[in-house]
Amino acid sequence: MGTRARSLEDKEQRKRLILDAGKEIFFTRGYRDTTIEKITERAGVSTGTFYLYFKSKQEIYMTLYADGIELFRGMAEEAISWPGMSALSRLSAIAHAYYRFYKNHTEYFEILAFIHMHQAELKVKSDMSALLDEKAIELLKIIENVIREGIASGELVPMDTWKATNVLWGLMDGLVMLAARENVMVMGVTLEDLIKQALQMMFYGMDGRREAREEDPDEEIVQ
Amino acid sequence: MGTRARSLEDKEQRKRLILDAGKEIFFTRGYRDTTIEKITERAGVSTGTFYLYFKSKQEIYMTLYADGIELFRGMAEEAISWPGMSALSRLSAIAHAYYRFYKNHTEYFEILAFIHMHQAELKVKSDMSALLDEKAIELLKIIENVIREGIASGELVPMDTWKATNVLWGLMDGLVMLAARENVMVMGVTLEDLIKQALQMMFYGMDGRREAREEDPDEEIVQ
Amino acid sequence: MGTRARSLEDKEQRKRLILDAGKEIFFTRGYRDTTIEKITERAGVSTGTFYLYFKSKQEIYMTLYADGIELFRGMAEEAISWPGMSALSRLSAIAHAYYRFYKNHTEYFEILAFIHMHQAELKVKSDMSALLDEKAIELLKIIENVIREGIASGELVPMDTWKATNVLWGLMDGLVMLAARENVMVMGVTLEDLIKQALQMMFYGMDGRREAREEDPDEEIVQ
Amino acid sequence: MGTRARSLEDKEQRKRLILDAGKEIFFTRGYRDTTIEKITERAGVSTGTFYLYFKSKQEIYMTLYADGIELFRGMAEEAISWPGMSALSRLSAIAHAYYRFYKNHTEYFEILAFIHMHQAELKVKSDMSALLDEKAIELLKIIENVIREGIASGELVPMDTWKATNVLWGLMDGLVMLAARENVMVMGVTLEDLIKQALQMMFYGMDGRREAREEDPDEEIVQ
DNA sequence: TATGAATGAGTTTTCATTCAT
DNA sequence: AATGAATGAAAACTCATTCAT
Repeated sequence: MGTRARSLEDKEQRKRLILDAGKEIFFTRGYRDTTIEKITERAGVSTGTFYLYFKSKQEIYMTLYADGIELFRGMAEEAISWPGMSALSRLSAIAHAYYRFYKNHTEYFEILAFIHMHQAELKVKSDMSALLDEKAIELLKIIENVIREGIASGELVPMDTWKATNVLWGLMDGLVMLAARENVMVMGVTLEDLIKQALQMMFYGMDGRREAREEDPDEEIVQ
Repeated sequence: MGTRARSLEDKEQRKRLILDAGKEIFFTRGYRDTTIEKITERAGVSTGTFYLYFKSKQEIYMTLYADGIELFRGMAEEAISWPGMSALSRLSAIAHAYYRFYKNHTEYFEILAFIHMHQAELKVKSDMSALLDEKAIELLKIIENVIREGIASGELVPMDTWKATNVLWGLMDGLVMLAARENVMVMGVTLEDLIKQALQMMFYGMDGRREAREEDPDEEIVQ
Repeated sequence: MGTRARSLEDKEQRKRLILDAGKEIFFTRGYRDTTIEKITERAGVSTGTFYLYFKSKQEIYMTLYADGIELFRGMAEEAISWPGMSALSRLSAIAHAYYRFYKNHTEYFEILAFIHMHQAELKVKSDMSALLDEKAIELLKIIENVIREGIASGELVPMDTWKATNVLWGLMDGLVMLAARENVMVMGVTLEDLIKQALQMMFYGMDGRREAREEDPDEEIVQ
Repeated sequence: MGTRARSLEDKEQRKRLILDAGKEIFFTRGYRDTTIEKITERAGVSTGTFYLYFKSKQEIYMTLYADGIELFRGMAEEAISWPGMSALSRLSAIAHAYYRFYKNHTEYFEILAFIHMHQAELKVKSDMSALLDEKAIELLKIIENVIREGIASGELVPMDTWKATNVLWGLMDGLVMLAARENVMVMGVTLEDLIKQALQMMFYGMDGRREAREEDPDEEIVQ
């Protein structure tokens, strides 16, 4: 391996180092309270070096956002990749993947959640923003696909797939956010319970075979 | 009316002036980018005067939050106050009130949303947060009441009312937030459509009289 | 008593009220941390009223300083007013009066001590300052008088009376200040002990009758 | 010498620059009236740079205090380092060193004096004050040592050494403070005179060989 | 490439003093 | 005389970003 390739690798590693430090600090202290110095200190590099890899504080945040979406997309895709899954169990799997994402990668979850609210504050440059929107839409497309296939196979009742996608995503997001804000646990209900309940309520309206199954109630659709 | 009453009135008016300025600036520039100077400039008072009415930047923010919740609670209560409304139509009315709140008082909505994200950050120094939490819970209680009454009257299937409340609120919040992020309109779906769809999907699972009605499908439940 | 006289009395009382409040606040919080608002709040008057009686924050401080000196002068004069006291016991009495002043009127003591260090900071107007210096000198003159009389009567050895006065005052002040800064008690020596020791050491050098008394050591000079 | 050493040296120099500026400004304007801006302006650096070297306004003040004590301690130790000095001449030498310190380093003296007055105020937030107290006590220990040795050699009469130390220090401090307040020069007595007089008066009471010397009065004890 | 010292605009908050009522 | 709301200058401190080495 030549020096050039080696040094490219080094660079990548260094960038990763800074990103990881950033993720942690942004998560523990919030955007506002995170300083470049804290990040570089944790990463063990100098402030100057930071600006070698990122144009600004904003940019590292955006990069983490993109990474977060990417990570969740991977989890979602993996969750529905098993052959022979029904549409409803796929949707359920995505919801639970989101829950796991929230539980196991809270730092990324927070970064994702924060960015929604603060596009103005972050003075997001439109090109960056466009990229991010695109990534978010890709994600939604995965859900829409499941619904579309479900309708095609007759498993789901006919509906506007894009609307339904947004409804489902909004529901999931709303619930997880609620949990993240600790309004739920406090009242003695776990997020897992809530998701189960929501899916049950929702799927009832989507299920194209309800009538059939109502005569054979053994079948479980929600995990 | 004597001098004293006059001056109390004046003070109230002045506080209102500052609050209104704050609401606008917080909305257009976000919390962080809002400075006391910008607020007082818009309100036409001096910096010193600001601190005559509010202890800190945080306090005015919290006050606006409380005002926002109060405003929405009024709208929600008004929306379900008509005699003879069914539980489902009441829930629908609340959802639509939330939509109207978002549409007509976006500034307040943004402030509410922001606080969701930063409770931890803002909580630290504040004695207000307990009060605010209480106000938020009061709001949820309104929804829960509707559900409880619906179950009692047999209109809704039996369910855990607090769970269902949180699911509904999470759904509404998730959808409106989605709209706020402007991911939805872009794709050609209005929030109104989405809410309608969500309610339809959801209510299907809650409706205790579905079977009966399925034989007489004329009845409309969603506005 | 007419209305005019009555209202003059009222004014005097009101001024006193503010002065007392000021004394307490200045003492507990220091000059810098004392605000006009805190003073007026404690005095139960409005901020505006304060400026009816004092031109500035500085002026009330100066007034308290003058009052403090006056108070101590009274104590010193009273302490040496007993007929038949020797010069040395008079000096001792003054030293102990200073100790009592420090103990019982610490607020005034602190105000006196502080002003020494901060003439520049207080931007003392020269006329006020002159008045205060005059009052301080009056005080020293009392000590000088005792010494002068002691020398005249042969009780004290001949010496430059003004020098000796300053030495004595410097000694007393130095000791009490030391105690006030808590450098002394901490080390297990009380101020009273210290003063006794200092006087003993000092008077030995001033005593014109030492030799005589050294043959008759029963006589006690220090209280 | 490499870049690193060079830069360390530079940093030291820069810190010195700021300290010197601070010393001057604190001296001419007092603590309160000294602003960071004035210090940095005089030092020719930016505000940010100030905070690179000192955590706060308080910290630079404390640092100057420590430097001042250190400087005086050096002077005091040097003054008594000549072999063959008697205890009384050592004490005299320390007193005169204090006088020289006051004359030649009034800025430091003022800072020391101020801190005496405001220990409480400054102490609150500072971890330095313990260190500073310690330094002050070290200083007093030097005096105590001289006294202790004087007693051991029979030159001084037996006495409580710590009390005597405090008395002497109080005396010196009191006199110099008196001079600093400019109450003395005004009246036509120099501080030098005063110190001489004070020492003469004081040493009379400490001298263990007085009687012997009284028969041979040629010997001079005070410089 | 990497460093980290230097920058300085920008922010919140305080408080002595004024002045209309 | 008395009030107290209003003022606004001033001050300590932060931190993203730059740039000489």
